[in-house]
Amino acid sequence: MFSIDKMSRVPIYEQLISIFETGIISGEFAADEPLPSVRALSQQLSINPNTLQRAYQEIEHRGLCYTVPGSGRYLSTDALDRIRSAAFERMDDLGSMLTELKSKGVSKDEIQRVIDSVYERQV
Amino acid sequence: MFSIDKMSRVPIYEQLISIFETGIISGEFAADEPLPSVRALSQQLSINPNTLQRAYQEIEHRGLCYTVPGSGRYLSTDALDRIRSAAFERMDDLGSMLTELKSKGVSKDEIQRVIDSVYERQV
Amino acid sequence: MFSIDKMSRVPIYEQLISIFETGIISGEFAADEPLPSVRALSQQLSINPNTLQRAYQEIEHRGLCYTVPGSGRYLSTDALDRIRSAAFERMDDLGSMLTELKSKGVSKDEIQRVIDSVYERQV
Amino acid sequence: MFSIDKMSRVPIYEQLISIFETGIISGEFAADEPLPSVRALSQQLSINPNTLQRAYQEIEHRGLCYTVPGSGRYLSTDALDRIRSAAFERMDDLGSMLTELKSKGVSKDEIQRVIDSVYERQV
DNA sequence: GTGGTCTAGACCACT
DNA sequence: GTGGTCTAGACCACG
Repeated sequence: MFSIDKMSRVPIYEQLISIFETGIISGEFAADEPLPSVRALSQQLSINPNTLQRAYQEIEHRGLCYTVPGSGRYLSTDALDRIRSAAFERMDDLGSMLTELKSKGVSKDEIQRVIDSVYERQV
Repeated sequence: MFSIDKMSRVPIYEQLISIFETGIISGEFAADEPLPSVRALSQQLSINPNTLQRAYQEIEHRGLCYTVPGSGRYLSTDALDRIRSAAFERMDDLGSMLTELKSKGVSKDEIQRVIDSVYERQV
Repeated sequence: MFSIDKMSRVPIYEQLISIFETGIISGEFAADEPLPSVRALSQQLSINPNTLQRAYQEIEHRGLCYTVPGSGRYLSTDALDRIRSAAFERMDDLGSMLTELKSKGVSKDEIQRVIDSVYERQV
Repeated sequence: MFSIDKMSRVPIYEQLISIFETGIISGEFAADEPLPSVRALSQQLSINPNTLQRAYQEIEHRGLCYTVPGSGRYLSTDALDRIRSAAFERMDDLGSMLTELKSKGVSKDEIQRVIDSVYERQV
C-alpha cells in the first residue's frame, strides 16, 4: 500500500498525502487506532523522517487527523467527508484542463472516451 | 494579451510559454512573422530578458518558432499543428486526474456536467 | 576529466554536455548514480552554477539523467542507449561534410585514410 | 545558383562564402570578369549589403579575390588552389567527427556506407 | 544539503 | 537593432 516513487517529480511528501487519502477512502485506517508513527514508517519507507513529518503536518492541517500528545495521531471522524469535499475544489482544475485541451483541438468525443474508460460501464 | 503573475507558483517562463501557445492558437501571430524581440517584450512586461529568453528557448525547442541570428525569432509554419499534436499527449494527465476524482467520490455525472459546460451545445 | 576551455567559441555548456556524454560512454558514471551537484562541480570548474545548470538541463532534456528535487540528479538507466541512437542522427552531418570536401577536390583515398586511422585495424 | 537559407542557423555571410567557393570550383566565375557588385547582388538576394560586404571581405581575406579600386572585385588566379588546400585543413574536423561517432557506437561499415554513397562508383 | 527560478548587467556575433 | 552566452548573487522548495 505504501509505495512511493522517488524518481517522480511529484514531491515525496505529496505522494505520502495521496497515499494517506487513498488509505482513508479505502478504510485502511481504523478510527480508533493511531496512524503509523513517524519513526516507524519513515524507516519502513526508507525516507527522511522530516519528509514524513511534513506530510503528517499537512494531513493534520487539512483536518484529516489530530494528534493526541503522548499517544499518537488519530483519524478525524469526518476525514472521509473532508477528502470528498476537497475533491470538488479540484473540479476547477478539471475545467481549466478541459478548456485548454479544447482550445488545442481535442474533440469532445476524445475527452468522452477517457471519461468512459475511467468510469467504465458505470450503469 | 501578455499578463503574467509574478506571485504565481507556476514559473514566469512557463506562463510565457502558455501565453504564446494561446496567442498562436488565436492566430495572433502569423506564420513566418517575427515574434516580439527579447529586449522589447521583457521591458514591456517588466521581466528579466533572461527569463523571456528561456521561455523562447523552450518554445523553439518545441518547434513552434525558429531563430535567425541577428535578425529575430519567427513563428514556424507548422506551429499550430505541433501544439495540437502535443495536446494529445496530455490526455494521460486527464486520465490521472479523473481517476483521482473518482476515487474521492466524484460521480460521473458531476464530471459530465463540467465537460458539457466546456463543450456546450456542441451539436 | 573535466577540462573546459573558456576561450573556445563553443559555449561552455556545450562543452560540458560533451564531457558528460564522454563520461557516460566511458562508464565513469553508473546508472542511477548521482551526478556531481551543481554547486560542487561549478565551484570545482570555476564556472557559474547557472552555466552548469543549463548543461544539466539539456542533458536531462535528452533523457540522459533525471532529477529528484531536493535530492540530486541521477543518471538514467538507458543513458548509453540514448547517446548511441542520437549518434546515428549525426550521420547526415557526416554526409554534408564529405560532400563539401569532395567538391573541394579531396579524393576518396584521402578520406579513406582518415577513416582507417580512426578505426585502425578493425579486423 | 545563389540560394541562401535565411532560416538556417548557419550565418548568412558564411552561406555566401560557401556559395562563392562552390561557384569558383564549378568555374562559374571567369577570371577576367568582376564579381557581382555588393549593391546589385545584395538587392537580388534581398539581403543586407553589410552582410554581403562581410562575406566579400572574408573571401578576399582568404586570398580568393582582390579588389581593383574603381573597377570591382576579381578572382585570384590561384583561387582554386587555395580552396583545395584549405579543404585539407578541414580533415581534422572530419577526424574529430569520426572519433566521436566511433565512441558512440557507430561501426566502420556504417561510416563506409556514407562515404561510398558520396563518392559513388568512383572507380 | 539538493535543484529551480529569477534578476541585473555584461560581452559577443550577426544583420 | 537582433539573439546567445556568461557571471554574480539572491530566494524558494524539497529532503
